[in-house]
Amino acid sequence: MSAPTILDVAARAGVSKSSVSRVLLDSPSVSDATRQAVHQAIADLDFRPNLAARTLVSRRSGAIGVLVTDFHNPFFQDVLDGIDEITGLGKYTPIVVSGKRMQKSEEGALHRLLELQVDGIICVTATPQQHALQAAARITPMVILTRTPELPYVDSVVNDDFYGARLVVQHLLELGHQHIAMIADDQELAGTDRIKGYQQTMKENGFEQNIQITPGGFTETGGYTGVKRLLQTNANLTAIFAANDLSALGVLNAAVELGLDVPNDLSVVGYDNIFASTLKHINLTTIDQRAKIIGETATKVLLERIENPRRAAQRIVTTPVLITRSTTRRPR
Amino acid sequence: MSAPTILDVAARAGVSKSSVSRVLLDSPSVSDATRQAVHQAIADLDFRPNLAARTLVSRRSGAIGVLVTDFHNPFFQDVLDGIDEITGLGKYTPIVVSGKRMQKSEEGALHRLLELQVDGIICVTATPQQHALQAAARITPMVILTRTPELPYVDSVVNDDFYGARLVVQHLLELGHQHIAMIADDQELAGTDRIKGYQQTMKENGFEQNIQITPGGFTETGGYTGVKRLLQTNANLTAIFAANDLSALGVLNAAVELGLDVPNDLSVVGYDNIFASTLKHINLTTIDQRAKIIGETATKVLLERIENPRRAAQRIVTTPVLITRSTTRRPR
DNA sequence: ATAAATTGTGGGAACGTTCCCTTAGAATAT
DNA sequence: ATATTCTAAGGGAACGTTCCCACAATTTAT
Repeated sequence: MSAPTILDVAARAGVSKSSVSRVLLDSPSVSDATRQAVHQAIADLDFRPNLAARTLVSRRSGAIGVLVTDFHNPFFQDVLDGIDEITGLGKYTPIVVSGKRMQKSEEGALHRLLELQVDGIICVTATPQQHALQAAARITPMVILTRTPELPYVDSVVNDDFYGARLVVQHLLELGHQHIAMIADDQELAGTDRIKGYQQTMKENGFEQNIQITPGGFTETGGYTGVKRLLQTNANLTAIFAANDLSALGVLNAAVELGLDVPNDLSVVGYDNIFASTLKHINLTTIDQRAKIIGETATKVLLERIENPRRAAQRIVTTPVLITRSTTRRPR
Repeated sequence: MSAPTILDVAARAGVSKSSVSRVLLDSPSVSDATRQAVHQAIADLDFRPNLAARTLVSRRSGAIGVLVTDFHNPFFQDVLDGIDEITGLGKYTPIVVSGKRMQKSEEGALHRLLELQVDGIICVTATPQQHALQAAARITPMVILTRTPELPYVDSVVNDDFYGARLVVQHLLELGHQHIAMIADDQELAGTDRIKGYQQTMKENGFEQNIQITPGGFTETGGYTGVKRLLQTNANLTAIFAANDLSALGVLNAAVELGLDVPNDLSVVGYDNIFASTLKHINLTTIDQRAKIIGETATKVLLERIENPRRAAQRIVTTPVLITRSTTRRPR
């Protein structure tokens, strides 16, 4: 009645449980005859090894844990495609748990992954406390995405936001724009790499005095109010760099209301390349962080760390790309 | 050096391992004194029970597995919100694995969940073979979303697509539309509940001869070509019911190209209420399946089946709602 | 006062694997 | 022909829990 065990397989194949175990683990020191007999018995009995028992003694589960803040985040979804890409070839399976957007349950989820004895953790999230991460990293290899915690033996993979912003500004400058304003996060009007990239590139091209940053949040409403505020004070403005796509969509809304034609009266660029931006009647010029590549890179780094847990922490920077669509054009 | 075990805790608390185990399992037959001593020792040693050992002997992991086809599907994301909502209160943790849109890896993922000894499975997916599902259901309680496999002891939760389509048609009829066409999936021009609901409601209101269904797929392009085809053959058309939001977005594109004003020249309704439909300058009238409620329901049903595995299979139908936005208006 | 039930505790087996150690027999070297 | 190495295989301990059973100490019933 209950599930067959390695002993049942051994009995049926006429060998010892040790031999069955060796076949299961692909050990080289087993004769073809036994190997075949064991495979046959496994098939006959529909045997599947008990992972709990296996994990208990071998101290590895073959699973890598992925901790995400929120399944709705498209960035995470692409990251997971990348993780799948790499793990698909090998012996590890990604299992995903959600932090439900709350720090406490995020730490609970992290705890859960440790309990499951995952062989490594990829953390696609911002909020757990530093010490919770550190405690986890002492137990299991870990790599963190989108930020660099500066913890010993913890690798990180981050997007080059500075370069991404530079791509945006360069694109607009090449089209002939000079009056380029940025809508940034409410919290951060300076200091983030995305903002630094904008400022630096403007400065290098001699438009330091045209630098103009307004808060707008990472929301549709934020972009909407942000651009209205900008246009009130600066009639020369020909291009807007919104801190993310959602905000850029708000800018597009405002433009319609104000009777401005995008891209002829106003060029708009976003950041993230979310699904809505790809729709034909939005068709937003934006930056793609290539989250899939981030996921692939993170997985590779994690697998390396599983092999060699004591090597120095790595920080890998990935390169975003500009996606030129129809919301940017040279100014009139 | 290595992680503390129940024996270390027992030694430190001055009790037997059995008592520690009882405390861990919240057994009533343990004195307050021992309970406190054990809790203290656990805290001192930062002990966390080994799930593999626990699972091995108790045959339950405290995890419920969620199998999804694809993380990009927004329906799944809402379902997972619902699952989180219910499991958050109790002793189970959802862990998610992806089928990567391929039947073979989907069965692999299912297999993986069985290996992990999850206490139950929620299947948000369409493709695994019937026999793979059945085999899994013999081992672990299972509930299937969005379709009804008619397997013994397998519960299902499905949306009432017939009623959803009825809501759409009724809404359009109430606005005064009579010439309402539908863009359906390429594969299915009849037979699905969504189509039946459209046909039935048209018939009941005396517009049987106005029923018109065209293939268009569940894609943006499908909606685009579908509506162009419809308008060529039928100049009276005042309303389009697209089989999903993506397709409806294609309809909106085509309308712009054809110089039609939505909603004054043409009303458009979608199905699914995806994120893009909520954006201000799309603002699509659509049906919300309330996937979160589906997730909640599925979880409740699964927990009940874990309690009582032999009860008859249930089929639960959830009720969608109409979201009225600005792509529908009475015809001129 | 004695018998019976109850309560809290400890010891040991079991769960299903992996891994180490031993050994029989074959192959190779002396 | 004998000694040595190699190969394939088996036996048993270990992993860290839970759970069953036994038992002592206490409480309750007779």
